[in-house]
Amino acid sequence: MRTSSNAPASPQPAQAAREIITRHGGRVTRTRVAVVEALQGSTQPLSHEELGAALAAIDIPHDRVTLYRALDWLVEQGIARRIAGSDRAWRFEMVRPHSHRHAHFHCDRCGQVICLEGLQPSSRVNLPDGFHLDRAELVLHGACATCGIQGLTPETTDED
Amino acid sequence: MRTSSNAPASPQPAQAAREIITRHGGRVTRTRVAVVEALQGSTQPLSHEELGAALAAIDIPHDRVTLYRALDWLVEQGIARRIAGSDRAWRFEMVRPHSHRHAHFHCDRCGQVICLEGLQPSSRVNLPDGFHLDRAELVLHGACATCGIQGLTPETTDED
DNA sequence: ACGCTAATGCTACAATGTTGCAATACCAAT
DNA sequence: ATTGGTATTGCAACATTGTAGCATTAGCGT
Repeated sequence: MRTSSNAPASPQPAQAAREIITRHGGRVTRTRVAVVEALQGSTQPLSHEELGAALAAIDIPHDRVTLYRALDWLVEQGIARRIAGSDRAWRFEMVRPHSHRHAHFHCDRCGQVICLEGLQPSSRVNLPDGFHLDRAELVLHGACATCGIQGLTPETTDED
Repeated sequence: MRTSSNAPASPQPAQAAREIITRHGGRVTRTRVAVVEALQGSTQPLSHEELGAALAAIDIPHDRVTLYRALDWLVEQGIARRIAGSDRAWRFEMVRPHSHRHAHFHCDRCGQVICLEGLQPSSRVNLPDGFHLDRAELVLHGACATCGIQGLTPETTDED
């Protein structure tokens, strides 16, 4: 609801999205193209709600289920990545080569998730036996600049 | 549903829980005592479902709402901490002095969350202007020993 | 242009979490 | 120990997020 990258009427950039979809053996549909474009146009993970708004903005009649399934497919194909927000809503981001490992900032006020490129979790960890590690993610909790209020989370009393 | 620390019939240990609750100016109720005990008795974050099972096991008639509110209060008081699981269910753990910063392993199969003491996220991060950091959490994604299957998440193709 | 089938778009449903309010039980004062 | 005020509970109803089934639509190869 803050992303202003809703490709207004640009049929050309859509090619990149179409190609990605085709390369993965999927059918190029309005929904998928629009979702990929929205994801590509945003530097931050987007929720279903935000994606839905993006689709509505470019006049694509869709319902929640279709969006869910388009996203599911993208995740399945390794095109997008799903991350859990501070609220219990999924957010999605493109899997970009240079962003394999980066941190996410979760605003505990508005629930927004923000990518922090350049931050890498320390990857040297030893898991218990039988555990398989897929990826590590550094999650920072706090308040984003917009919410900016402090002292609302009494459960964290250490400031180190 | 896997925690076997359901204080069967031990009225004594309950004292510790009662004291914690009293110290925070709350009324000592069956539900709160049982929840605190369950949380204290577990080394891993527990979901509402698991907590509910624990309460049922010691014959405390409760409903979901009561449990939710007891948990809310504990989090408000800084007694417990709420963390978002890989599924969209909250998990809770006691806020222990020596566990302020530790990693969480999320099994993407069963959704279970496991604490990994001894692991600390690198805390030196520089956030954008206006951002306020409450706490950092290192989240590891993968499969736990029980699920143990690999290759189910095509979105992660790097194994470094 | 045609046909096969993936993908959509309904509707209905499941799981998780929240709100309002009357009844209950905790705790303190008598 | 009884009583009373009020924090908590417990119920019912609702909100949000995500899923399942299935008939219809639309991609894409022929």
